[in-house]
Amino acid sequence: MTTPAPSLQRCSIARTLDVLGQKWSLLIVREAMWGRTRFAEFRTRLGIAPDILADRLARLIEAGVLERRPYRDEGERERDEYVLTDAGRALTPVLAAMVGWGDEFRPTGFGPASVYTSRTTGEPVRLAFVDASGVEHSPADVVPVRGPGALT
Amino acid sequence: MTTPAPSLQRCSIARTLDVLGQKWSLLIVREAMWGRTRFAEFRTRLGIAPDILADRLARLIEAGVLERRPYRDEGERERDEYVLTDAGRALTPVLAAMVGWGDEFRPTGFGPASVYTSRTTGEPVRLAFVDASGVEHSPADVVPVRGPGALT
DNA sequence: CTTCTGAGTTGGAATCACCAAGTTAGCAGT
DNA sequence: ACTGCTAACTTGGTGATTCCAACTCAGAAG
Repeated sequence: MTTPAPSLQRCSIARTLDVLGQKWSLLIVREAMWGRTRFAEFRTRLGIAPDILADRLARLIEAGVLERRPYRDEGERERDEYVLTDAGRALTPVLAAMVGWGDEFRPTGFGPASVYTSRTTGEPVRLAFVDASGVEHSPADVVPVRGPGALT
Repeated sequence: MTTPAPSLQRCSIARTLDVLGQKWSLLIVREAMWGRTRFAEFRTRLGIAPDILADRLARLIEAGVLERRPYRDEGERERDEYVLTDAGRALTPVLAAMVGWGDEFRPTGFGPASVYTSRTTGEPVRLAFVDASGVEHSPADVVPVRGPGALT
């Protein structure tokens, strides 16, 4: 997005897409959520071209979603792996929302491939809209309104 | 994605990205959530090239996110507008999650440009993970686990 | 029957993604 | 010291996408 339209200047979605909107970026984050950390793991699991993978990893690092961390396997030289930062882990709701939509509206017939659960209780959890009193609202009842940073 | 890797075959995120992963698609949906319906509205607000807009609208219609609906302004001929289907409106959590992440990790300094609220109460709402008993869990406590449709 | 407008389509340049092949850095065996 | 090995990239060429400007089309107005 070279010369953004006014409505994109302060759009949180556009700013998020600057980081995650390119092909493969979100899938790399998904793999990282599953604990993959290494170039070759991303490469073979996603079937992504190595030049693109190198570019996306660099961009995600620059955006603060991943960080490079050295590791050393025994009998091997030191290499780098890629692990999620706090900002990267904070993308869990984005991925969970996409999984939820895909499971509901583009089902495979085999059931969901992944389910989000509490690490502490092990129970499955789902995304919901709640208001300040903790009352849940159906997504159909939720609409966006202009906030303080809105322009037009 | 021509020949998807095994891990992408049943991935809900990949299937969602098939629909929404191209440039502009999610921003078009965002505009539609704000009630824009017409070609020229999308075009001028987003600054998108008309050929790309035509292509994205067609894909979103094919995917069942938008539907074409005829309308007629007085003194004008009949034209088509584009409105969200139920599946399209069900993307609200995806957009809200992206807005939430962008506001937190890529802030503008002007405050959020949009806030999600309940249509019935007008109160602001936020996305949260809740378990079956309605107990809320922090996103940092939530991890994906393999579901019934998982392959590897 | 000419003009105007919304909604696109078309042509050509620039950017991006893909694939195969090659490169680099260090470790291990000889 | 040198040859081979492996993970992690680069590079070069090709095809697909995106972009922009200009053009077309259909119907209403004058």
